[in-house]
Amino acid sequence: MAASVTPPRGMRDFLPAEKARREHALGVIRRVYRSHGFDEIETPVMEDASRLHAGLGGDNEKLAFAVMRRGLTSDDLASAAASGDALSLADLGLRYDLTVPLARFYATHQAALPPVFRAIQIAPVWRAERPQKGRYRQFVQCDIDIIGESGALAELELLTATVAALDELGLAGCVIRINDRRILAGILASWGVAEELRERALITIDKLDKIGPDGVAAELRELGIVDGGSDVAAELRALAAADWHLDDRQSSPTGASAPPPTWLDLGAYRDLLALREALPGAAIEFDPTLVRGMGYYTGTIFEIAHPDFGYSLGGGGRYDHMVGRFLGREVPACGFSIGFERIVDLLGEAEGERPRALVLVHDADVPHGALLALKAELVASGARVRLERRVKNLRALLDRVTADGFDAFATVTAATTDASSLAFRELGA
RNA sequence: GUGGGUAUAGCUCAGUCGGUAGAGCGCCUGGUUGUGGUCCAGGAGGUCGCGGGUUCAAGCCCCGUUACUCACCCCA
Repeated sequence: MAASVTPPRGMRDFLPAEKARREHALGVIRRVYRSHGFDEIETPVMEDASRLHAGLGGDNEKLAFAVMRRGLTSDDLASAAASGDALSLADLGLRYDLTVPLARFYATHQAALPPVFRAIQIAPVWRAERPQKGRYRQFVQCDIDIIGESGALAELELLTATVAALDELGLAGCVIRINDRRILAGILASWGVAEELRERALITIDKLDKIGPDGVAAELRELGIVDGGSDVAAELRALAAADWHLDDRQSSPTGASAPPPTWLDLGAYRDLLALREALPGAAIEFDPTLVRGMGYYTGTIFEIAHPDFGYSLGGGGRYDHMVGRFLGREVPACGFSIGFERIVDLLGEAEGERPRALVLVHDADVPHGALLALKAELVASGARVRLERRVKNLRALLDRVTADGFDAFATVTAATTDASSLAFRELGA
């Protein structure tokens, strides 16, 4: 088979049945988000390369597809080769997330937007990664963001809407892991980690569930982030075992007499407790070791976990300084993203109301005009209608249209005069 | 960026010890059936991913390469 007919690596075609499933799920998400008061916007798939590489995308910046400037000369290529700076040949790039474009969008259109802007973005993003299960180089994210609200109401609305969307999709077993960057900062401060090493330290802490407390402690020592004397591994074990009871002393018998740990930022933790209390129906789990890669998060961070998957199904958090990078004025912001590709496979078949779908199996000698008149009559009555020329082996044809979701078929011969004379037989069953 | 697996017809896959390429399904044709989902016969369709090498002879063995895929890193 010719390799040239496959889609680009990590990018996919969707056959009709899969496309229908996807559109159904997207419709559910869009409807739920809208009902929670968010407004959908759209931004271009490309942004200026300088904006994509402004240091806001973390490691994702390295994965950005760059778009070469038009009209490059051989001198341009030679000088780029000489300087070793291939990126100088690019002036645009494909977005690797929807948050950076949203911040740019808000800065551009702020005058036309309400003081508190609730945005929906459902769109593909691109990352030049090595594809594998659950990881593609083009994938759809479903983002909701609230810009201009510094209080916890933003987090509450985002969590409520996201939980409602997952619920409406029929997705069972999802857990929202939650933490706050301030808690992480408190932990690092208690270890005496220097300010400039904290981002690097967080990357290592993020590996906790993979390499364990001893592995993380060893890596932190190797990197010179903590000194050999402190017992970081023991603290990490305590962190990993931490749960809501940490400050829930009134209701927790085990913690009733214990003082809160010294590393815990009590202010941030009480905010998280308040979030949980406000959302009694949701499975929300406190995890002080939850990090998330993006460096732009400033406060609450969250992630959607599912027991069947080693990777997260979505995530988000508060990023109060990003909009300011584009606008020159601080505007608080918070967002939550559902990783569409990672949930769509968990969903069952699309249900819901749809028109009755009919197939007209016609002989080859039926005049086109007569066929189209029959079809038009049925379409006008509200049905979905497909014409299929009769083939030798009807079974294959009927199996196929049944799989495509058609409900019934009738045969049409040259003698068929009008739709009322058609004898429909039910498919499937 | 690192490691493993895979690559043969439109699809799913066989192919033994190295001896010129196979099945099922689908597709086309003829017949059969006849208000139709049956059956029979025939046919088309392959650069065995690509390039080298070994050999009298390579789908099969060796080297390289590309693609797909799984895992790692990181991520949604």
